[in-house]
Formats: sequence, structure tokens, C-alpha cells
Amino acid sequence: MQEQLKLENQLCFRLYTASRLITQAYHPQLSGIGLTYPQYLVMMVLWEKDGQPVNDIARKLFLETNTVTPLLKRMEAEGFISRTKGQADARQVIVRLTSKGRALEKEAECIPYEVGKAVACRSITPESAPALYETLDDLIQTLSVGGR
Amino acid sequence: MQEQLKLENQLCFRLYTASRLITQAYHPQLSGIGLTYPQYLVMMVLWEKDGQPVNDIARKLFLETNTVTPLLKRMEAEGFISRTKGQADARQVIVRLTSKGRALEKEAECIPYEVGKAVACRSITPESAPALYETLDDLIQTLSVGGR
DNA sequence: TTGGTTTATATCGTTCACGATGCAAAGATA
DNA sequence: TATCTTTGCATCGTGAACGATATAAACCAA
Repeated sequence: MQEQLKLENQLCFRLYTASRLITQAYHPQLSGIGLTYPQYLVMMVLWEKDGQPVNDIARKLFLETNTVTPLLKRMEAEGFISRTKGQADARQVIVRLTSKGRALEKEAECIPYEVGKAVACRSITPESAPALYETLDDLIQTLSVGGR
Repeated sequence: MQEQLKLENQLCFRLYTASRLITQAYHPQLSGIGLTYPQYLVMMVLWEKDGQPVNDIARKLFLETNTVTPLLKRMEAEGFISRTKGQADARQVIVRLTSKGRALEKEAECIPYEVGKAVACRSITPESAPALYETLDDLIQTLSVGGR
């Protein structure tokens, strides 16, 4: 068979697997505070800047609104955020943290550190991480620009 | 806010995004031959070695049977594979390529090359790729061992 | 103002992922 | 042999992802 069609030769499969496994590593911590991983991403976006339209959140996460909208509705049902019509532009929906959502930041602070311990593998060190990040950022840049 | 809680500081978010975007890059090619990306992974496992129990396929893809079983059923419905009870061990279900599934390999041969062109980003070169693969393999190893 | 286009968000259907659980075959132990 | 445990696979429910499509507001040109 073609060498190229072997699993072990494919970048995509590695990214797919690494992504799933590291997301699983977040699960125990996140379920403790009632969030899924994608919901945690949304919270990070809002903790950094509260009160953003759906589109801004989606763009920062490289997601479409048809993924983000149901996600936000579930988060609203859980009481973490509010969704209100924009007054300047009535098409927009502005997403804001509730006090419950804002309070969660303190509880989430330790999570990157906790998960970091689980992810401590010899190939990702404080010295090598920036290069890895740059490679992945480049890849994301290439793929996201190409798709638009 | 905590620096650690910023999106741009997180490895997991990069892997999650890179994985989604590169999987999207496969979509045009794969939909042309009637496969989804996870189905394509299963096909690669079978092209490499036909006639494997569900468990072996799941293990090679780092997935659980509750993900793989419905996937295989859809692939059987599409006529790419067959699922038959193992005779040595009646608990097992042996998955085999149909002639249609086997024929697909030739059509899939060009896909890694085609997608590779789209993924050509300056940070992933033939020289740097092995180091990146090793880092990701290490990470996958760390995370998959920890979870068992 | 009318009519056409773009923009922002939402709805729908299908396919993963995955935790929790169920069940039957195989293997182990008393 | 009778029971106990493990193994292999499946079912169920929920929450993403995402392509395709819909809807209404905003914008723009005639």
C-alpha cells in the first residue's frame, strides 16, 4: 500500500488524536465547575472581554455561529451568561457574563496549571513550547485564511 | 485576569483549532469519495490490514467502541465494509473491506498529497515535520497512557 | 422609497465523541 | 459444575461541529 495512506505518516491524525486526548484531560477539572471544554473556551473569551456579540466570540474560536449559538443557549440555560439584542445593531446578540459566570473565573484559575501537570511530557518543555506554538499558529493561520 | 486563562496561552486550544481546520481541509476530497474523516481513518486501518476486530480498530485510533460501532454501522450501510461475528471468539465482530471498500484505496491515494498542498505552511517543512510528529506522538503517548 | 445585497444570527439534519450503562461470551476460581 | 470476573461490543443520552438553509436587520444603489 501507499506509504502516504498509513496512519502513522499523517499529521492530521496526530492533531486529531492529541486534541481529543488533551481535551479529555481537561474533563475532570471542567466538569467540577459545570463546563464542557468548548464552553470553557467561550468563558475565557468573555473573561478577557465581557459583552461581545456572537460573531466576535465565534471568530476568536474559529467557529461558525451555527456551532456557537446552541452552545451559548446551553450556557445561558446554565446561568453562566446572558444573551440580549444589541441596541446599536438589532441583528447582533450581545453575550455577557452573569455574576455566576464572573465568579467562575476564580475557580478556573488553577485549571491550566492542573492540566499542565498531566500534560507534562518530555517533548514539551518551557524552552520548546514557543516553537511548537508558532508552528501550530502558522498552520491555523494558513488553514483559516485559505477557507475564507 | 490570569495570564494562564488567556486563549492564546493554551496548547489545547491550538490543537483543537488546528485539528478542526485541517480536518475541514480534507472534506472536499473525502466527500468526493463518500467518506467522512473518521471513516477515512477506519479505511486506512483496514487498507493496512484487512479483517480486524472492532477493538483493534478502536485502539489504533485511540477511540472507544461506543464511538466506533455506530461509525462502522454507517460504513456497512454505505457498502464499504462488512461486520461478521468472530468464529474463534463469538464476542468479537470482525470488520472486513468489501470490494467497494478495497477499490476506494486507489481513489484515496492522491488525498494526502492534495491536502498537503493546502497545508503547506512555512513552519512545517520536510525537515521540521519529524520533530513536530515526535512531539505530538510524545504528547499522545503521555495522555493515552495516563488515561488507562 | 423601492429593490437588491450583505451581514448577524438562528434552525435543521447528520455525524461524531464520550460518559454511563447493559449484555453476552469467555475465562478464572472455588 | 457453579459462580465470579473480565472482555468485547452495543445502546442510550448529551453536547458539540458543520454543511445547508432560513430570517430579519442593515446597508446600498437606482
